[in-house]
Amino acid sequence: MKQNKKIRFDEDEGPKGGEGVNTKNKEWDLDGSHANKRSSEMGVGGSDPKQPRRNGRKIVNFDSDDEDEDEGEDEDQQHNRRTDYLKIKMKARTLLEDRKKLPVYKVKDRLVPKIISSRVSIVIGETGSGKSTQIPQFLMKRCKGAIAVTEPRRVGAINLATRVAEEYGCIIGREVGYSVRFSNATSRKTRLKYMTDGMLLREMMLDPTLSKYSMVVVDEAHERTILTDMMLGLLKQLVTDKRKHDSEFRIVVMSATLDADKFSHFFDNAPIYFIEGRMFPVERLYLQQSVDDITDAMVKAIIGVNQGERAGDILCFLPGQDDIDKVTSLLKRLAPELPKEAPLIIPLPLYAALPPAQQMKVFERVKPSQRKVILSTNISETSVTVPGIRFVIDSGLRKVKVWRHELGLSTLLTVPISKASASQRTGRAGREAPGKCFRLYKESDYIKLIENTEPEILRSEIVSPVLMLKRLNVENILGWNWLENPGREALSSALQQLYSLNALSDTGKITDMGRKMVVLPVAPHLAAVLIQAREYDVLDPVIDIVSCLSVDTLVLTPANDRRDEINAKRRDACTLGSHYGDLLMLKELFDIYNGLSGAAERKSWCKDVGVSYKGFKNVLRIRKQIQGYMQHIPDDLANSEDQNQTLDASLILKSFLKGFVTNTAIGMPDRSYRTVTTGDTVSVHPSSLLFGKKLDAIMYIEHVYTAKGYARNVSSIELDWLQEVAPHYLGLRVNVES
DNA sequence: GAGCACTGC
Repeated sequence: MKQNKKIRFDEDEGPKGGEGVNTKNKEWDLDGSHANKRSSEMGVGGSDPKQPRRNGRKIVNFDSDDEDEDEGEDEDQQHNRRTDYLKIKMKARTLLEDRKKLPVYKVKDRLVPKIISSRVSIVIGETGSGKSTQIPQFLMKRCKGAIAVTEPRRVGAINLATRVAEEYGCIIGREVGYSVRFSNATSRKTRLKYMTDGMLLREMMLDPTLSKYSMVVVDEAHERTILTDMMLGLLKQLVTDKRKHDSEFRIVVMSATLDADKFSHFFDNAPIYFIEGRMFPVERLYLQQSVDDITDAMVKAIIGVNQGERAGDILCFLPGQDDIDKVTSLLKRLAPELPKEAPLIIPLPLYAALPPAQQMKVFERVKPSQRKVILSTNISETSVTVPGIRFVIDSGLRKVKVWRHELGLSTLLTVPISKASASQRTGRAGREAPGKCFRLYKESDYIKLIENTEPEILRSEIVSPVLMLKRLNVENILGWNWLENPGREALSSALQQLYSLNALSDTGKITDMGRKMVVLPVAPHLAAVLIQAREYDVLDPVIDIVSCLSVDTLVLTPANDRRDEINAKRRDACTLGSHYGDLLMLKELFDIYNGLSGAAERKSWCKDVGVSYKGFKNVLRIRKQIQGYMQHIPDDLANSEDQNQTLDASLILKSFLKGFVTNTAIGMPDRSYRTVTTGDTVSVHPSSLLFGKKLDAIMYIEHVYTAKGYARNVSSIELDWLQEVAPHYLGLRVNVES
């Protein structure tokens, strides 16, 4: 067995920082009198934070895939192409000077041979080290085949590929390209491909040995998304596998934090390489007393920092939209009344549910007499980087969706963050100059925080991951080489669900049905619905509905004063929906949207019935993709060509019942419902068209627990259908070991 | 009579 050697590449110069480096812990209080002295010096490399990043290194933070863009053809295209080529090459040459300044560039000649020489390497690169852009390029020159670099997010993959193509000196999609859902910029020439980890997993479902690639670089592994965890497990399997074992296949795991030992241990003590980052020191300050009202504490802290600290914007972390809206409106009210010596506070909310135009406001400049205060959820921890931040105020809280296997429902909880997350939030203040992080909790509370955020796979439903493993013929799911084993309960629940969806046989092997399901870009339950719908000859309307269900913010919650009006409008527009429920409503809404001619007309209609215009645009994209995939899935029955033209509500709902038999409940005399599986009480969510109706039985797509157990996306069903659609499902258990 | 953090195919 190899030695677990950790090699550190140090830089001689440059600012240092990060948690525990050059920093001292201090206490502060909410009333403004900081325990520390005020510092007046501008930090190392104190560039104007309002200036855009150097040499066009503009950080595009939001995905703006606009379909309306159209590029016209030019007449003297050839001439243009030649000048473009020269421009690209010149750009690359100027960028090279910047690249040479990156910490990773300086250790290139020592690092690259080491990576090449071992089958698996772990690279720890701190923020600003340049690992994600540089290491893949270095490796490109040293290895023959194609390299896949996986990212957890679409925007990340696209931005990195765009940047690297510039540095390399090619048009995006030639030697350097990317592949994400709905957007592919690769060609036969592509040797370096940035992609989402979901994309690589998809490729693995079609080509389990990844024969196209001679190297896979897993970036941001420390984020521990379900898909990254799955990929690491599969890559380990691949590298132990004979075919790849003898070849030149290489794996690089890149991570930002120091939890590299886990990855190293997982890959049989793979060597770890450490590359220093380019972070400025950030001072951390704690409260002496804990607070009980987090929004009140946040407002006080913001006002205190605004009055006591030098120029620079403030980034505040709060758990959710609710708190953010509260603090924002309070600050808007208070700001004009505050002392005029201090900058004027410009509060800006930032969370995923916010319309993109409002999100973009955090990037707009403000006057020198003003100070941006960004009130954000966890979105600023990883997905959005706002420039100009010098101060962070951290509530120490976040919201997390937790799946309860035993109950088959999810809950949304507000919980304390981990130390790793606290450090990540703190680092947001030290990207451009030294900064400060004010923590709205005591140091003794910090010490009690868990080291790392619990990996997502431990708190999620894992039906889809288990189906992937079955597709790759993993026999013993419980004993598979999980980076984190989700546990017997979660696994057996997943196996049981797959069995009842006919994705697994009673010996636990994947069925033809399962093979069809695994390639569809929807949850296994919805995949089962699609396949059933084709047998019932109602595929088209079901694809429309499934596409609608795949967009999470399609049907909006109306403001209180428009509630009744909007509900009435929806009811009027959806005759079938009013009778059969929300799935048919989605179909009817979709048809109306699709029937409208122009964008303006569609937009105003969306506003009228309280649905998202952008959401419906996404529905159309997903619908097109599903239609394409369904054409490639063999149809055993080979149905007659003529499709049902009328909307057969009962056949549509029976198709859905195929995937959601376990999500059914029987009506009780008191208008409540008892679930068929556990007998627990479940209520129809007030957003449903069927809210308040008395029905024999219901089927729902989602079961959430907030104030109480709610069924969402509810349909009215007949009890006979249960027997007809799934006569065998009740009371069956699958052995986990099988 | 509700309110949802974030991401992916």
